[in-house]
Amino acid sequence: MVIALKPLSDDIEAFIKSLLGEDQDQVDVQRNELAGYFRCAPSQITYVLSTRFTPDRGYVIESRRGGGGYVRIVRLRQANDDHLLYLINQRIGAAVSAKDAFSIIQQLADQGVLSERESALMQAATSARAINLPLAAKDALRANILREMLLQVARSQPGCGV
Amino acid sequence: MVIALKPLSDDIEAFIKSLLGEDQDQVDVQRNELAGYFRCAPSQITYVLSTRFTPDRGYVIESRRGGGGYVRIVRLRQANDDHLLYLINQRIGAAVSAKDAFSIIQQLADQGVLSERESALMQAATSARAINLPLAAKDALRANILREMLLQVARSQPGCGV
DNA sequence: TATGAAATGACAGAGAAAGTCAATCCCGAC
DNA sequence: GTCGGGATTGACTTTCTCTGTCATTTCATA
Repeated sequence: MVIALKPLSDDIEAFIKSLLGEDQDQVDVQRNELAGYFRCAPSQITYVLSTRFTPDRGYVIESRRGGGGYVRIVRLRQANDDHLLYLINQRIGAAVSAKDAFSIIQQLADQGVLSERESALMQAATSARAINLPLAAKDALRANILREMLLQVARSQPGCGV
Repeated sequence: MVIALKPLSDDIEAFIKSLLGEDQDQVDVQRNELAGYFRCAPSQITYVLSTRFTPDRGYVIESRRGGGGYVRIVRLRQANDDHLLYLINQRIGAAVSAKDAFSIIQQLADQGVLSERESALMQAATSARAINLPLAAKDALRANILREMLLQVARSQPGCGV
């Protein structure tokens, strides 16, 4: 029985993250070069960037075309109360998908705001399995639940007047 | 003399259990591959997993679709998680009120199974404010959410080789 | 300034998995 | 025999990965 092959996307994601070391919050790569390194189509690099390095996960991408072009991956370090308040008041609106909730929670864990167990708990609570309504109201309910949990996180952060 | 044929499901169940050895509390399989091995429809694997590897038998399933997809079977340690499994399978039934959820979570915090922050998060997620449905379905949904979170706790208990 | 090469972007579509669900089959109890 | 429930199947759906193509932007250089 063969173990499932890990998708290339995961390797590429890990590689890029390894380029972003501790101190390094920004890295430039060339899409074609990276594609050559992994022997894949350049558009696969685009795919990885657009699925794994999104703002919800705490990254911003900027790029330049033409000769000397590049793709710059910037990791945002905004693990402060303002960011929590932004999530609570702006980002989570009337509705949030399970996938978006996952990304948002993941980012907070990456930035040390949540422990592993805490983020796993929150992901369990907002998963499609937990919120198994047939309704369209699912995403609205998830927004509520996620917001209440984030409010709790904000309350337990030192020095936050929420 | 006709020997009664043992259903395939039992073989598949036994096979998966054999993959989970002594030390191994977790195994990944590919549904299609397993189905090919047993020459059955892939959905039969799903059937076996959903009837034999349920929380009330001490298992949790997670999976991923698409290329490189898999199904992961996690066995919970009965001995360690006795009380948790009781809560998951007996105490939380089809429905739980906010007040009951509150005291269940409180009790786990008192026992040291949950940290302060973890229990506060869980209470936020199961509060009446978070689950603001007008329906009678509220308590059923809360039961789901609480159960998923407790399953997550069970998975991350020490000694659950995950 | 015009042009072509050197990049990246957007997007559609194919492929590779797992999930859902209703219909049917089959066996044992009665 | 027939009835009920677990077992099995297959058709369809959803999700994720990967590739290819065409469009767009930038730079160098004649």
